[in-house]
Amino acid sequence: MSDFPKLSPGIANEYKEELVTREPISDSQYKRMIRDMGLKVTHQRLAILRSLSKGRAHVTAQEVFENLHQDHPDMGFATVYRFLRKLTEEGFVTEIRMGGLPARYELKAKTHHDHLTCIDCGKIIEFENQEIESLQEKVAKAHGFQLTDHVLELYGTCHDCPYKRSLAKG
Amino acid sequence: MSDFPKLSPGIANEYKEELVTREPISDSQYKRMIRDMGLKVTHQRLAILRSLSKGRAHVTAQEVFENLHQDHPDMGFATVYRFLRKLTEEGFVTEIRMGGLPARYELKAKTHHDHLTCIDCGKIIEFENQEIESLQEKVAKAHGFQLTDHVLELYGTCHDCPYKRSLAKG
DNA sequence: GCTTAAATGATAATAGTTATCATTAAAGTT
DNA sequence: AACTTTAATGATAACTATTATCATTTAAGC
Repeated sequence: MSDFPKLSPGIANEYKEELVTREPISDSQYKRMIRDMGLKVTHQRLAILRSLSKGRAHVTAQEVFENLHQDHPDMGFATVYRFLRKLTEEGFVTEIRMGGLPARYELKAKTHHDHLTCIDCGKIIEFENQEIESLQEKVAKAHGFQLTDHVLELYGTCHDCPYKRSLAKG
Repeated sequence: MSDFPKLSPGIANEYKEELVTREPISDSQYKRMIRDMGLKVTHQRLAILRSLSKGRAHVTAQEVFENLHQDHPDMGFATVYRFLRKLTEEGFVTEIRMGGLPARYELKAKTHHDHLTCIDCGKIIEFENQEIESLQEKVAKAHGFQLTDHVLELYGTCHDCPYKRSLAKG
Protein backbone atom coordinates (compact mmCIF):
# COMPACT_ATOMS: atom_id res chain seq x y z
CA MET A 1 0.00 0.00 0.00
CA SER A 2 1.40 3.34 -1.02
CA ASP A 3 1.82 6.38 1.17
CA PHE A 4 0.45 9.72 0.07
CA PRO A 5 3.01 12.12 -1.26
CA LYS A 6 3.62 14.87 1.24
CA LEU A 7 1.24 17.46 -0.08
CA SER A 8 0.08 20.22 2.22
CA PRO A 9 -3.07 18.84 3.83
CA GLY A 10 -4.57 22.10 5.07
CA ILE A 11 -5.03 23.97 1.83
CA ALA A 12 -7.61 21.73 0.25
CA ASN A 13 -10.19 22.20 2.98
CA GLU A 14 -9.93 25.95 2.99
CA TYR A 15 -11.82 26.05 -0.25
CA LYS A 16 -15.44 26.62 0.64
CA GLU A 17 -16.57 25.93 -2.87
CA GLU A 18 -20.04 24.54 -3.32
CA LEU A 19 -20.58 21.16 -4.89
CA VAL A 20 -21.52 21.55 -8.50
CA THR A 21 -24.06 19.46 -10.32
CA ARG A 22 -22.91 18.67 -13.81
CA GLU A 23 -24.70 16.79 -16.47
CA PRO A 24 -23.97 13.09 -16.15
CA ILE A 25 -21.55 11.65 -18.68
CA SER A 26 -21.69 8.02 -19.65
CA ASP A 27 -18.74 5.66 -19.57
CA SER A 28 -19.02 5.21 -23.31
CA GLN A 29 -18.50 8.94 -23.77
CA TYR A 30 -15.45 8.76 -21.52
CA LYS A 31 -14.13 5.84 -23.53
CA ARG A 32 -14.48 7.82 -26.70
CA MET A 33 -12.59 10.71 -25.10
CA ILE A 34 -9.76 8.41 -24.10
CA ARG A 35 -9.56 6.77 -27.53
CA ASP A 36 -9.66 10.20 -29.17
CA MET A 37 -6.47 10.96 -27.30
CA GLY A 38 -4.88 7.85 -28.75
CA LEU A 39 -4.76 6.11 -25.38
CA LYS A 40 -5.92 2.76 -24.10
CA VAL A 41 -9.05 2.59 -22.00
CA THR A 42 -8.12 1.53 -18.49
CA HIS A 43 -10.33 1.37 -15.44
CA GLN A 44 -7.99 3.84 -13.74
CA ARG A 45 -8.61 6.42 -16.43
CA LEU A 46 -12.34 5.86 -16.34
CA ALA A 47 -12.30 6.23 -12.57
CA ILE A 48 -10.39 9.51 -12.79
CA LEU A 49 -12.84 10.91 -15.32
CA ARG A 50 -15.82 9.83 -13.22
CA SER A 51 -14.25 11.44 -10.18
CA LEU A 52 -13.75 14.71 -12.04
CA SER A 53 -17.41 14.92 -12.93
CA LYS A 54 -18.80 14.64 -9.41
CA GLY A 55 -18.23 16.56 -6.18
CA ARG A 56 -16.53 19.93 -6.19
CA ALA A 57 -15.59 21.27 -9.55
CA HIS A 58 -11.98 22.37 -8.99
CA VAL A 59 -9.83 19.66 -7.50
CA THR A 60 -6.15 19.06 -6.93
CA ALA A 61 -4.34 15.92 -8.07
CA GLN A 62 -4.15 14.91 -4.43
CA GLU A 63 -7.90 15.24 -3.98
CA VAL A 64 -8.59 13.12 -7.02
CA PHE A 65 -6.18 10.53 -5.68
CA GLU A 66 -7.84 10.53 -2.26
CA ASN A 67 -11.34 10.32 -3.68
CA LEU A 68 -10.36 7.28 -5.66
CA HIS A 69 -8.39 5.65 -2.90
CA GLN A 70 -11.50 4.14 -1.29
CA ASP A 71 -12.66 2.25 -4.35
CA HIS A 72 -9.23 1.84 -5.95
CA PRO A 73 -6.78 1.30 -3.10
CA ASP A 74 -4.14 0.16 -5.57
CA MET A 75 -4.21 3.28 -7.74
CA GLY A 76 -0.92 5.18 -7.75
CA PHE A 77 -0.76 8.94 -7.73
CA ALA A 78 1.65 8.91 -10.65
CA THR A 79 -1.25 7.69 -12.75
CA VAL A 80 -3.42 10.54 -11.55
CA TYR A 81 -0.78 13.15 -12.35
CA ARG A 82 0.02 11.57 -15.70
CA PHE A 83 -3.56 11.46 -16.84
CA LEU A 84 -4.46 14.93 -15.56
CA ARG A 85 -1.53 16.31 -17.50
CA LYS A 86 -2.61 14.50 -20.65
CA LEU A 87 -6.18 15.71 -20.23
CA THR A 88 -4.91 19.25 -19.84
CA GLU A 89 -2.64 19.04 -22.88
CA GLU A 90 -5.47 17.66 -24.98
CA GLY A 91 -7.81 20.38 -23.81
CA PHE A 92 -10.34 18.26 -21.95
CA VAL A 93 -9.43 19.76 -18.62
CA THR A 94 -8.68 23.29 -17.44
CA GLU A 95 -5.73 23.77 -15.13
CA ILE A 96 -5.84 26.63 -12.64
CA ARG A 97 -2.70 27.82 -10.87
CA MET A 98 -2.92 30.46 -8.17
CA GLY A 99 0.19 31.53 -6.33
CA GLY A 100 2.36 28.58 -5.38
CA LEU A 101 -0.61 26.41 -4.50
CA PRO A 102 -1.11 23.00 -6.05
CA ALA A 103 -2.78 23.14 -9.44
CA ARG A 104 -6.54 22.63 -9.59
CA TYR A 105 -8.19 20.75 -12.41
CA GLU A 106 -11.63 20.98 -13.87
CA LEU A 107 -13.30 18.91 -16.54
CA LYS A 108 -14.22 21.31 -19.31
CA ALA A 109 -17.92 21.89 -19.59
CA LYS A 110 -19.65 22.16 -22.91
CA THR A 111 -20.17 25.83 -22.08
CA HIS A 112 -16.96 27.73 -21.50
CA HIS A 113 -16.70 29.85 -18.41
CA ASP A 114 -14.18 31.88 -16.41
CA HIS A 115 -13.62 32.22 -12.68
CA LEU A 116 -14.22 34.76 -9.96
CA THR A 117 -12.27 33.83 -6.83
CA CYS A 118 -12.52 35.24 -3.31
CA ILE A 119 -8.99 35.86 -1.99
CA ASP A 120 -10.20 35.51 1.59
CA CYS A 121 -12.25 32.30 1.67
CA GLY A 122 -11.23 30.77 -1.65
CA LYS A 123 -14.77 30.50 -2.97
CA ILE A 124 -14.81 30.06 -6.73
CA ILE A 125 -17.69 31.37 -8.81
CA GLU A 126 -18.01 30.45 -12.47
CA PHE A 127 -19.28 32.97 -14.94
CA GLU A 128 -19.55 33.38 -18.65
CA ASN A 129 -19.58 36.61 -20.54
CA GLN A 130 -19.81 36.54 -24.29
CA GLU A 131 -18.95 40.21 -24.65
CA ILE A 132 -15.58 39.63 -22.99
CA GLU A 133 -14.98 36.57 -25.16
CA SER A 134 -15.46 38.44 -28.40
CA LEU A 135 -13.35 41.36 -27.24
CA GLN A 136 -10.56 38.88 -26.60
CA GLU A 137 -10.84 37.57 -30.13
CA LYS A 138 -10.71 41.10 -31.39
CA VAL A 139 -7.54 41.87 -29.44
CA ALA A 140 -5.84 38.69 -30.65
CA LYS A 141 -6.71 39.38 -34.25
CA ALA A 142 -5.39 42.92 -33.95
CA HIS A 143 -1.99 41.50 -32.99
CA GLY A 144 -1.96 38.82 -35.66
CA PHE A 145 -2.67 35.97 -33.27
CA GLN A 146 -4.85 32.91 -33.66
CA LEU A 147 -6.36 32.30 -30.20
CA THR A 148 -6.26 28.76 -28.87
CA ASP A 149 -7.07 29.31 -25.23
CA HIS A 150 -7.28 31.89 -22.51
CA VAL A 151 -7.34 32.29 -18.77
CA LEU A 152 -9.45 34.95 -17.12
CA GLU A 153 -9.34 34.87 -13.35
CA LEU A 154 -10.93 37.67 -11.37
CA TYR A 155 -9.86 38.07 -7.76
CA GLY A 156 -11.70 39.96 -5.07
CA THR A 157 -13.59 39.67 -1.82
CA CYS A 158 -17.13 38.36 -1.58
CA HIS A 159 -19.54 40.44 0.45
CA ASP A 160 -20.73 37.61 2.65
CA CYS A 161 -17.19 36.34 3.30
CA PRO A 162 -16.73 34.29 6.47
CA TYR A 163 -13.02 35.11 6.64
CA LYS A 164 -12.42 38.78 5.86
CA ARG A 165 -8.77 39.51 6.05
CA SER A 166 -8.52 41.67 2.92
CA LEU A 167 -4.92 42.69 2.35
CA ALA A 168 -4.27 46.08 0.88
CA LYS A 169 -3.69 45.91 -2.83
CA GLY A 170 -1.87 48.35 -5.11
CA MET B 1 30.71 31.92 -3.37
CA SER B 2 27.32 30.32 -3.75
CA ASP B 3 26.23 27.89 -6.41
CA PHE B 4 23.11 28.51 -8.44
CA PRO B 5 20.11 26.46 -7.50
CA LYS B 6 19.46 23.82 -10.08
CA LEU B 7 16.94 25.62 -12.23
CA SER B 8 16.33 24.48 -15.75
CA PRO B 9 18.68 26.56 -17.88
CA GLY B 10 17.00 26.04 -21.24
CA ILE B 11 13.57 27.47 -20.65
CA ALA B 12 14.62 31.06 -20.12
CA ASN B 13 16.16 31.46 -23.54
CA GLU B 14 13.20 30.04 -25.39
CA TYR B 15 11.35 33.24 -24.73
CA LYS B 16 11.83 35.45 -27.76
CA GLU B 17 10.37 38.45 -26.02
CA GLU B 18 11.59 41.83 -27.15
CA LEU B 19 13.34 44.13 -24.76
CA VAL B 20 10.95 46.71 -23.45
CA THR B 21 11.77 50.33 -22.83
CA ARG B 22 10.15 51.56 -19.66
CA GLU B 23 10.23 55.00 -18.20
CA PRO B 24 13.23 55.38 -15.93
CA ILE B 25 12.54 55.28 -12.23
CA SER B 26 14.81 57.03 -9.77
CA ASP B 27 16.37 55.41 -6.75
CA SER B 28 14.47 57.78 -4.51
CA GLN B 29 11.21 56.47 -5.94
CA TYR B 30 12.36 52.92 -5.28
CA LYS B 31 13.28 53.89 -1.75
CA ARG B 32 9.83 55.27 -1.17
CA MET B 33 8.32 52.01 -2.50
CA ILE B 34 10.42 49.99 -0.10
CA ARG B 35 9.60 52.18 2.87
CA ASP B 36 5.92 52.09 1.93
CA MET B 37 6.09 48.34 2.38
CA GLY B 38 7.47 48.86 5.87
CA LEU B 39 10.88 47.49 4.93
CA LYS B 40 14.42 48.75 5.29
CA VAL B 41 16.18 50.11 2.24
CA THR B 42 19.06 47.81 1.35
CA HIS B 43 21.31 47.93 -1.67
CA GLN B 44 20.13 44.41 -2.55
CA ARG B 45 16.53 45.56 -2.78
CA LEU B 46 17.48 48.60 -4.82
CA ALA B 47 19.47 46.41 -7.17
CA ILE B 48 16.55 44.03 -7.63
CA LEU B 49 14.18 46.89 -8.43
CA ARG B 50 16.65 48.41 -10.88
CA SER B 51 17.06 45.04 -12.55
CA LEU B 52 13.30 44.65 -12.92
CA SER B 53 13.02 47.94 -14.77
CA LYS B 54 15.52 47.21 -17.49
CA GLY B 55 15.92 44.42 -20.04
CA ARG B 56 13.08 42.06 -20.83
CA ALA B 57 9.86 42.72 -19.03
CA HIS B 58 8.94 39.26 -17.74
CA VAL B 59 11.74 37.62 -15.84
CA THR B 60 12.15 34.60 -13.59
CA ALA B 61 13.71 34.76 -10.14
CA GLN B 62 16.71 32.97 -11.58
CA GLU B 63 17.14 35.56 -14.31
CA VAL B 64 17.03 38.39 -11.81
CA PHE B 65 19.59 36.56 -9.74
CA GLU B 66 21.87 36.02 -12.72
CA ASN B 67 21.57 39.60 -13.92
CA LEU B 68 22.64 40.82 -10.53
CA HIS B 69 25.38 38.30 -10.06
CA GLN B 70 27.89 40.32 -12.07
CA ASP B 71 27.63 43.48 -10.00
CA HIS B 72 26.61 41.78 -6.75
CA PRO B 73 28.48 38.49 -6.61
CA ASP B 74 27.58 38.09 -2.97
CA MET B 75 23.81 38.39 -3.43
CA GLY B 76 21.94 35.23 -2.41
CA PHE B 77 19.00 33.95 -4.37
CA ALA B 78 16.95 33.63 -1.19
CA THR B 79 16.96 37.41 -1.09
CA VAL B 80 15.70 37.59 -4.65
CA TYR B 81 12.88 35.13 -3.98
CA ARG B 82 11.97 36.81 -0.71
CA PHE B 83 11.76 40.27 -2.17
CA LEU B 84 9.93 39.21 -5.33
CA ARG B 85 7.32 37.53 -3.16
CA LYS B 86 6.95 40.62 -1.02
CA LEU B 87 6.66 42.83 -4.09
CA THR B 88 3.97 40.53 -5.45
CA GLU B 89 2.02 40.46 -2.19
CA GLU B 90 2.14 44.22 -1.95
CA GLY B 91 0.99 44.59 -5.52
CA PHE B 92 4.07 46.23 -7.00
CA VAL B 93 4.82 43.26 -9.19
CA THR B 94 2.68 40.94 -11.32
CA GLU B 95 3.39 37.23 -11.10
CA ILE B 96 2.68 35.09 -14.17
CA ARG B 97 2.48 31.33 -13.91
CA MET B 98 2.06 29.25 -17.04
CA GLY B 99 2.01 25.47 -16.82
CA GLY B 100 4.65 24.14 -14.48
CA LEU B 101 7.21 26.69 -15.63
CA PRO B 102 8.99 28.95 -13.18
CA ALA B 103 7.03 32.06 -12.28
CA ARG B 104 7.76 35.23 -14.20
CA TYR B 105 7.69 38.62 -12.58
CA GLU B 106 7.01 42.04 -13.95
CA LEU B 107 7.20 45.44 -12.31
CA LYS B 108 3.73 46.91 -12.56
CA ALA B 109 3.52 49.79 -14.96
CA LYS B 110 1.48 52.86 -14.24
CA THR B 111 -0.86 51.69 -16.96
CA HIS B 112 -2.36 48.28 -16.36
CA HIS B 113 -2.18 45.74 -19.13
CA ASP B 114 -2.82 42.07 -19.85
CA HIS B 115 -0.88 39.50 -21.85
CA LEU B 116 -1.14 37.72 -25.15
CA THR B 117 1.28 34.79 -25.30
CA CYS B 118 2.35 32.64 -28.22
CA ILE B 119 2.27 28.99 -27.16
CA ASP B 120 4.87 28.11 -29.80
CA CYS B 121 7.66 30.65 -29.39
CA GLY B 122 6.73 32.13 -26.02
CA LYS B 123 6.53 35.70 -27.27
CA ILE B 124 4.57 37.89 -24.87
CA ILE B 125 2.61 40.86 -26.12
CA GLU B 126 1.13 43.37 -23.72
CA PHE B 127 -2.21 44.93 -24.41
CA GLU B 128 -4.78 47.02 -22.64
CA ASN B 129 -8.46 47.06 -23.29
CA GLN B 130 -10.66 49.29 -21.24
CA GLU B 131 -13.86 47.67 -22.46
CA ILE B 132 -12.78 44.32 -21.05
CA GLU B 133 -11.78 45.97 -17.79
CA SER B 134 -15.15 47.51 -17.21
CA LEU B 135 -16.98 44.33 -18.16
CA GLN B 136 -14.95 42.57 -15.50
CA GLU B 137 -16.05 45.10 -12.90
CA LYS B 138 -19.61 44.57 -14.00
CA VAL B 139 -19.36 40.79 -13.62
CA ALA B 140 -17.81 41.10 -10.16
CA LYS B 141 -20.46 43.50 -8.98
CA ALA B 142 -23.19 41.22 -10.25
CA HIS B 143 -21.87 38.47 -7.96
CA GLY B 144 -21.40 40.72 -4.95
CA PHE B 145 -17.63 40.85 -5.24
CA GLN B 146 -15.24 43.72 -4.69
CA LEU B 147 -12.48 43.24 -7.28
CA THR B 148 -8.89 43.53 -6.07
CA ASP B 149 -7.02 42.04 -8.99
CA HIS B 150 -7.35 39.96 -12.09
CA VAL B 151 -5.36 37.87 -14.51
CA LEU B 152 -6.19 37.80 -18.18
CA GLU B 153 -3.84 35.72 -20.26
CA LEU B 154 -4.63 35.02 -23.89
CA TYR B 155 -2.87 32.10 -25.55
CA GLY B 156 -2.52 31.51 -29.24
CA THR B 157 -0.11 31.32 -32.14
CA CYS B 158 1.45 34.35 -33.75
CA HIS B 159 1.32 34.50 -37.50
CA ASP B 160 5.04 35.12 -37.98
CA CYS B 161 6.02 32.41 -35.53
CA PRO B 162 9.53 30.96 -35.97
CA TYR B 163 8.58 27.69 -34.25
CA LYS B 164 5.16 26.49 -35.40
CA ARG B 165 4.30 23.29 -33.68
CA SER B 166 0.67 24.14 -32.84
CA LEU B 167 -0.87 21.34 -30.84
CA ALA B 168 -4.51 20.58 -31.45
CA LYS B 169 -6.67 22.26 -28.84
CA GLY B 170 -10.21 21.43 -27.75
C1' DG C 1 -5.50 -17.67 -25.31
C1' DC C 2 -1.26 -15.25 -27.41
C1' DT C 3 1.39 -11.32 -28.34
C1' DT C 4 3.00 -6.84 -28.01
C1' DA C 5 3.14 -2.41 -26.82
C1' DA C 6 1.32 0.68 -23.68
C1' DA C 7 -0.07 1.64 -18.80
C1' DT C 8 0.61 1.11 -14.13
C1' DG C 9 2.44 1.59 -9.21
C1' DA C 10 6.31 2.15 -6.31
C1' DT C 11 10.03 4.70 -5.90
C1' DA C 12 13.57 7.86 -6.75
C1' DA C 13 14.62 12.09 -8.62
C1' DT C 14 13.85 16.78 -9.84
C1' DA C 15 12.82 21.77 -9.78
C1' DG C 16 11.31 25.65 -7.84
C1' DT C 17 10.63 27.76 -3.80
C1' DT C 18 10.64 28.52 1.23
C1' DA C 19 12.41 27.94 6.11
C1' DT C 20 16.28 28.08 9.24
C1' DC C 21 19.78 30.33 11.50
C1' DA C 22 24.11 32.43 12.39
C1' DT C 23 26.10 36.74 10.66
C1' DT C 24 25.70 41.39 8.89
C1' DA C 25 23.89 45.80 8.21
C1' DA C 26 20.23 49.57 8.41
C1' DA C 27 18.62 53.42 10.96
C1' DG C 28 17.39 55.58 15.01
C1' DT C 29 19.57 57.40 19.50
C1' DT C 30 22.73 59.50 21.91
C1' DA D 1 30.46 59.00 14.88
C1' DA D 2 30.03 55.04 18.16
C1' DC D 3 26.04 52.32 20.22
C1' DT D 4 21.88 49.57 20.01
C1' DT D 5 18.28 47.19 18.29
C1' DT D 6 16.02 44.90 15.07
C1' DA D 7 15.48 43.52 10.50
C1' DA D 8 17.88 41.66 6.38
C1' DT D 9 21.07 38.74 4.40
C1' DG D 10 23.49 34.49 2.46
C1' DA D 11 24.37 29.70 2.79
C1' DT D 12 22.23 25.81 3.38
C1' DA D 13 18.82 22.52 4.36
C1' DA D 14 14.23 21.38 3.87
C1' DC D 15 10.01 21.11 1.61
C1' DT D 16 6.30 20.36 -1.84
C1' DA D 17 4.39 19.49 -6.05
C1' DT D 18 5.40 17.15 -9.90
C1' DT D 19 7.90 14.12 -13.18
C1' DA D 20 11.07 10.26 -14.58
C1' DT D 21 12.44 5.52 -14.08
C1' DC D 22 11.66 0.85 -14.44
C1' DA D 23 10.05 -3.67 -13.44
C1' DT D 24 5.40 -5.63 -13.60
C1' DT D 25 0.78 -5.78 -15.29
C1' DT D 26 -2.83 -5.16 -18.50
C1' DA D 27 -5.50 -3.71 -22.77
C1' DA D 28 -6.59 -4.94 -27.29
C1' DG D 29 -5.70 -6.77 -31.82
C1' DC D 30 -5.02 -11.32 -33.76
